[in-house]
Amino acid sequence: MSVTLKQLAASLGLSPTTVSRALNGFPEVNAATRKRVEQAAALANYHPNTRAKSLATGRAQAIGHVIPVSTSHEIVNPVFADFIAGAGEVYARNGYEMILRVVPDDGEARAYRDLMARGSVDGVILHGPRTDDGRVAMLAELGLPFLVHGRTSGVSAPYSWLDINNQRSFHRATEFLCDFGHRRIALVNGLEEMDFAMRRRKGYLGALAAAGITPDPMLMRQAEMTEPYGYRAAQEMIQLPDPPTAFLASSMIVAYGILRGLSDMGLKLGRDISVITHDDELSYLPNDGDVPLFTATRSSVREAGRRAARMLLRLVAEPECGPLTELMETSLVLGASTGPVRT
Amino acid sequence: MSVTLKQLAASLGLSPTTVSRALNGFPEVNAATRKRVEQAAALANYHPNTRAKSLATGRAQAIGHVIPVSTSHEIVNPVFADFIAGAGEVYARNGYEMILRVVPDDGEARAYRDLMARGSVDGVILHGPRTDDGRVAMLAELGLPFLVHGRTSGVSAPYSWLDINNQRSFHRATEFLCDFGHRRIALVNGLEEMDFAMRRRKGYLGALAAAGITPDPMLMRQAEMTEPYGYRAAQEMIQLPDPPTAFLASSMIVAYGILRGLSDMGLKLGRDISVITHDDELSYLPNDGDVPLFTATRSSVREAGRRAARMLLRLVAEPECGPLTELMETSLVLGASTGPVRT
DNA sequence: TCACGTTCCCAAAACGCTTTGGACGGGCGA
DNA sequence: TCGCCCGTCCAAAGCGTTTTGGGAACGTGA
Repeated sequence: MSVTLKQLAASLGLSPTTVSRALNGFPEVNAATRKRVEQAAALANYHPNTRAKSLATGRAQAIGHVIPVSTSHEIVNPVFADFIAGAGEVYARNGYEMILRVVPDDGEARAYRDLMARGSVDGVILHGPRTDDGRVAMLAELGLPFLVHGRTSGVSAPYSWLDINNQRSFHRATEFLCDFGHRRIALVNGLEEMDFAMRRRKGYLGALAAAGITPDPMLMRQAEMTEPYGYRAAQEMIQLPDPPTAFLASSMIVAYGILRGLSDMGLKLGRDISVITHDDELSYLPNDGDVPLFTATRSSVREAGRRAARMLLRLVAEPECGPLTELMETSLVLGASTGPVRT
Repeated sequence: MSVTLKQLAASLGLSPTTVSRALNGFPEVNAATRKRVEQAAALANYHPNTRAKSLATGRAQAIGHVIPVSTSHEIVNPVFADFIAGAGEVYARNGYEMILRVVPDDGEARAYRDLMARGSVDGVILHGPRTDDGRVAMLAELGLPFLVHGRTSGVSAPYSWLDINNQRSFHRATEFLCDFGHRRIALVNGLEEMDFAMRRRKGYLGALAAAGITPDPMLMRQAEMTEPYGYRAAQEMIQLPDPPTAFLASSMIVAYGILRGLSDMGLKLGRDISVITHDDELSYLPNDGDVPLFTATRSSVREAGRRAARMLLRLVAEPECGPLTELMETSLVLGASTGPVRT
């Protein structure tokens, strides 16, 4: 095992009290003594035992993330890894541990209760909120500080969240396509139980309405966001009697599927047909360069992770700072995948 | 706060000792008493405080994962999320917590030492081993149980690992292409500092040698596995004086890039040109259906996560069960992306 | 009746830290 | 010189568990 506070104190001829205070920056310890303690600690590679420390202080110094993995659709959200990377960075810098719990999605409530009762975490981040998500009320009732990545409509009580402006994004993207003369615009969305997908559809519908276009149910799809889903959506829609001239995709993965579907039909993006996607800036799917492949509404999910973590740490430190909210705007980047409608 | 053992004991008119023993299944407690205690515990939603428990037992009941995030190439391995999902499942089922630590890649050694010194974990899983990875020796010296996901050549001392048979996989894939008459086969590999990439190249070279083909450096690339990397590799190689007739890709993402590069040149996979990729069975990039899009060497990284977790838990429970190793074979699935060489 | 096991329970120590409530001198002003 | 405060340190009591080392009550066999 490693060296303990008591051992360190003994080796210095000091009491544990003094050593503790010296290392934690309390004023009532002689500067010379402090220096001596700090050097000895560094030399002995002393690190206070996390569990003992948090038992004594009552703070867990850890943040929990619960990831539900449904047994039906076994999708692990690809966005998750980058979000975690961002958040983890901030936790580490602030001396917090990140604990992940993978649970079957019917055991999520139990997972939160358990984390709370065992005192394993000081707060949690809620992932993938649905349109009317009961988890928010449950967490509020539990009294565990939490922050939602996204939002959930239909919950009236205020809560803390960080979200991107999904509605505005897709409104703007749709508008952009309309300005190019497109009137047959397809929406290839994520599952609409998810709050973000619902908001995106609202943005899309709003822009259509503003342009005097009647939405066509044949041009709207929702499903788990995989590559083949995008492929099939593109192939099938393009064969409609009155096919779309533009596509709005909910993620890069789906957009790649759409691209493949369209080029299999001999269509070239930007010339024959337009595609706009949302781009989370996943590191292995960079959409940059002089002219990005896709025109996209862009927002770094990594940065979202960082901000979410900072907000939650603040909530933990000062619980009475009230619900914190942040709405991140996306940018519309011009790529090679859009152009005027082909007549 | 939640209810403590002492409170529970008091409310039952028992001593903490007895309650503890009752709940932990010790024999020296009356069956009736045990029943009473269990009911009271369930009613009060009692869960033992993790930190107190592990302080008393000396076991952290947690496994650590350290993910290095380099500041230069900020790639979060997409494979990571699915591996974690698999491992997390097993941890949860066994009452272990998963703790993640995101560190700048020059701080990785420090992170392990820190986790060890603070006693935060009972073991760690080492991700993304390089060809000659010093971390293995460091962990061995630390005395913290660990398991490597992958292997590292050039480390002589035995250690525990779980890997897929990369060399055999790529040997077989190359062979498969040779059997179709291909002699100009390109390898679009991951960074060869990574051990898996090095092994794949060995498999590829071995098969070429067996077929009497001299490897061409112009047909071998290595880089971070992004979609644009695959795209560029395909486009540039296809314009060589003596272009490849087949591609071997190190991941689905890269394969999609290659596909896009080739179809931009008007080439059709399986007919004009062949592509084989390694498929980790990431949930959002399913390569299935009646005829999968890509011919692939396939192995579920999610399952790898589950197995790795089980192995590590075993190592933690019985440290003297010696280094554990497991080599998973991949399967070669036939897709639509390969065919005889076009003459 | 007595010695001796069982059965069932408990008091107290321990895990490694923080924090409370002093203790002990030395310097200062009066 | 005395009294007081301040700077510096420490002993001991927690935090919520587990675990060690009994101990009382109740048979049981001789």
